[in-house]
Order: sequence, then structure tokens, then C-alpha cells
Amino acid sequence: MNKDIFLSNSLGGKKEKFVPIDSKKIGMYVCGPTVYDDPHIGNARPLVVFDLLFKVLKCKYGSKSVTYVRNITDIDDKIIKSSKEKNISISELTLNITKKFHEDCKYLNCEIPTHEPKATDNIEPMINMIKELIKGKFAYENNKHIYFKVKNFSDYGKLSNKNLDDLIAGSRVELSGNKDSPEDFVLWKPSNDDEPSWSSPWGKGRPGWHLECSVMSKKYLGNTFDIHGGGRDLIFPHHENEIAQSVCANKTKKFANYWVHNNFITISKEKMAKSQGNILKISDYKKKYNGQVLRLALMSTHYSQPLDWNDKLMDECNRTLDKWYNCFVPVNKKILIDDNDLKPLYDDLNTPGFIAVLHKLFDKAKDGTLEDKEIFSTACKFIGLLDQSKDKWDSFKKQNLKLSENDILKKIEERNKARDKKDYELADKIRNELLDKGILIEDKDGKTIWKIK
RNA sequence: GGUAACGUGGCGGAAUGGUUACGCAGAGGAUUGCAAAUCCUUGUAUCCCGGUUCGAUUCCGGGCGUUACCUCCA
Repeated sequence: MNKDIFLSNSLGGKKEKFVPIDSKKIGMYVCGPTVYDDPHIGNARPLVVFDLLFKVLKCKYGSKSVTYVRNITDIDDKIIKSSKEKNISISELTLNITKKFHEDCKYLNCEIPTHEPKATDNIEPMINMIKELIKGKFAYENNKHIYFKVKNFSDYGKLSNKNLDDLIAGSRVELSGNKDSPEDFVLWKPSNDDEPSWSSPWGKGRPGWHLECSVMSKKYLGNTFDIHGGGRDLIFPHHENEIAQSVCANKTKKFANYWVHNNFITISKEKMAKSQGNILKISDYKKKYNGQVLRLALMSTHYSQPLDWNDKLMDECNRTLDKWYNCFVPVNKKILIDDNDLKPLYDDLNTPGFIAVLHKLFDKAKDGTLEDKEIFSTACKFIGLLDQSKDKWDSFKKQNLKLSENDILKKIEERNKARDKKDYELADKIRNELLDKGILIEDKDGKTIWKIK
């Protein structure tokens, strides 16, 4: 469609019209997981948000014009710590968590990004970037550590609205004897024998956090690209440091043009975080809910707002999808979604606005023609919903059933006999028994049907 | 302390300088042995105080409240 895409840009803090550097080669880099622990639903939010942005960009510019890069950080102090705690090797841990992460992505019905580079496959270019930074006097070595010299980058703090004086005044920055200044951050550090290491001009060691994203975005998207995404908590210091490294090493004016940050999932209004101990794992939902339910729940609030989590939300989304599946038809032909219907998504990924559109299309489809149903189904599919057959949706629900189908049918027959004798007391008793087991009875057009509640 | 974001009906949640989505729950009705499901109808809101304006929930200033970031975090 010809309408413009708008995005809230954290750099500047305003909603802006999206103008790509090259509309045939659009680049989006999103910070992926550090693979040290099971993914939780807070991690799920950016997966869904940027999957949607990927879809919207492809819709406007063509599927071949958009490159989506999402990294896997598989070397980090948290990983080292976690592997020691779990008493397994680092590679066993990172491979295992990466596998779980991919399963969760699939469960959430997220498309596979164009590239998914790993940090450990990119140590050489990281070392090269450090060399460039040292050459440009943006980094210095001290006692086998390499640090980025923040004072030499005048734009530092622009993304996060911080100035150096405040940072130092806050003085929560880690003090280290090796640093020239407390705000400096590490690019390379030496490893002990029991820690992973790579040889470098500064001895055996490993990269600091932040560097992998600067290097891998450069590798696939170039020195300056269109969109950089991630959770709000990455703005400082992670993204601020990425900008500093990339701009100084690549000698450019800009790193990413648009910075898009999703807000948090909260529980009782408090941020869900591992350190808070209030996380809900994605895998916790796999048995009870189809992945689409979680996906819809994550889209029920605009990405820039906090999303307060509760079970009522999941149940509501489950019911909505159940209702929507009544109008689902497989679509084999190409159907264009009306520009006006698509508009909320183009306007800064307004998912609640688009969900309202889906409700309208559903109302029309429900008593409408096959074409109305096809339009509705296509619109759902566009945001990754109703992407599997109704049979599959139903069979998922059946897997949690405590009664066999045969038992249910027997009970229904028993109840119908009672009804014929006008023994409504017994009939209602049987109905309530089934209801307790999650089976809902409906007498419709002279027939009795059952559903899973 | 510094820097931001947010405050919309019973709940969730968009949008908007004037006509005020959408979902859930509620109420009434159709239907039903009674229900359920479905359908129809329907009520209810913009934290407080100033300012700008013919008009502000929307813009500006102040206040109150909530949250986040400044340390690992999506």
C-alpha cells in the first residue's frame, strides 16, 4: 500500500515518518537473547513486536527488500556464571537455551529472521573493531583490558538523554582500578583458565557486552542502517554503547536512524525481570494455551506501553480466538487488505487498533459471504493469527481433555434420555458434571453438541 | 538526586482541538424445559488546578499519583 509507516523513535522521542535509506534494501537489527536461561514472556514481547514490524515493512516494500537480523549472544559473564551454577559446559548451556528459544519463537508463530548470527562466530571482526577504536584514540589498553573512552565521543548520552556529569554524579557506575574514568566500558577483558577465551593482540580473553551487536549489524546491514530495536531496558547502557562503538569505529555520523523500543511486561505493575523473581516462562503456557493466545495477548497493548500481565487476559484472548475460528476459512488466493484496515499497523504498530478492525471484519464475515470470511482470515493471518487450521486449533484443546470422547457421548445420550422423560433434574445434573470436567453442552436445533470450555 | 514515560467507563485498551473506537463484564429482550451458544438493544469515562482557545480529555505550565532507567535486564 502507498501509505506511510510511522514509528516512535527513541532517538529524539517523537513519532516520525519512516523514510528508508534505500527502499529496496531496508535493514532492521533487533537485539536477541543472551542464552543463559529459559526465555520468559518479557522476552517474548520484542519477538512478537519486531516480527510484526518485519511483516509491515515487507508489506510496504516487498518481502525481498527487508533484511531482519536478530543476534544470539552466546558469550557473556552471565553465561559463564549460569554454566557454573548448573554445572554444565558452556556449549551445552548455550545450545540448549538456543534450542528452547527457537521452540518458543515457533510457538509464538514468529517468522525466522533473515540472519541470526552468533557472537562466538564473530570474534575476529570484534577484535578488528577494537583495533580501529584504539587507532582512533577512542579506546585504550590497561592491564590487558581494553576500555572505550566515553569522554572522547561527544554524542554520548544522546539516545538515553543522559549527560556525563549526571552519570558520574549518580556514581552507580562500576569503579575499576583499570579504568581511566568510571563511565568507560569494557571492550575486551582477559579470561581465567576456566573461562572461554580467544587469542587477541592483548592476550587471551573475551569481548565485553555491546560489541557483538555493533559488529554483527555492520556485517549484515552496513555502517548505517534503518531500524534498531529491542527492549526499553537496553537503551542504557547497551544501545548507547553500541552507538558509541559503531560511530567511532566506522567513522560515520549515524548508526541506526530509527530506534524502536518495546516497553515491559509487568506483574502487579512491577517489571517482570529475572532479578525480581517474578518471571513467567514461555514454556509454562505451552500445555494449556495455543501459541496464538499468547501472541494475541502480547498484541493487546501498544508496544510502547507497559503490559500488565494476568490470567484473565489469556482467557479473554483464548475466547476471542475461539470465536474467531468460527469464521476461519483457508485462503489460497491473494487477497489485499483494505488500506484503511491496515492503517493502524502502519501507524506505529497500533495493534489494539488493528484488533478492533479484526472484530469489525469478523462481524461482517459471520453472516457474510465466503469472500468476507476470506478477507477476515487474511487479515488475521497477516499478524500471525489463525495461521493453522481449525482442526489443529480444536485438537490442541482436546489434548488437555480428561474424558474420552466416547465417555462424553455416552453422558450426552444418558442426558437426552432423561430429557425425553422430562427428568430435568437428572439432565441438569449430568450437564453440570460434564461442565465440572470442562465440557460445555449446547442444545441446538434439536441436537446436542459439546465443546471444550 | 538526575532522566523519561504514563494517569481514559466496572476491567482491559485505542484515538482525538468540537461529533468520544474496540473487547470483556453488566442490564434488557429474542430463543430455550431451564441453560449454554447465538442474535438484537443498551448505560457508564478522559487524575487535580491554572493558561492558550469560540471550544481541551487532547496543546502549555504547575501539582498529585504510578512506573521505569541511571547496575544485569527484553
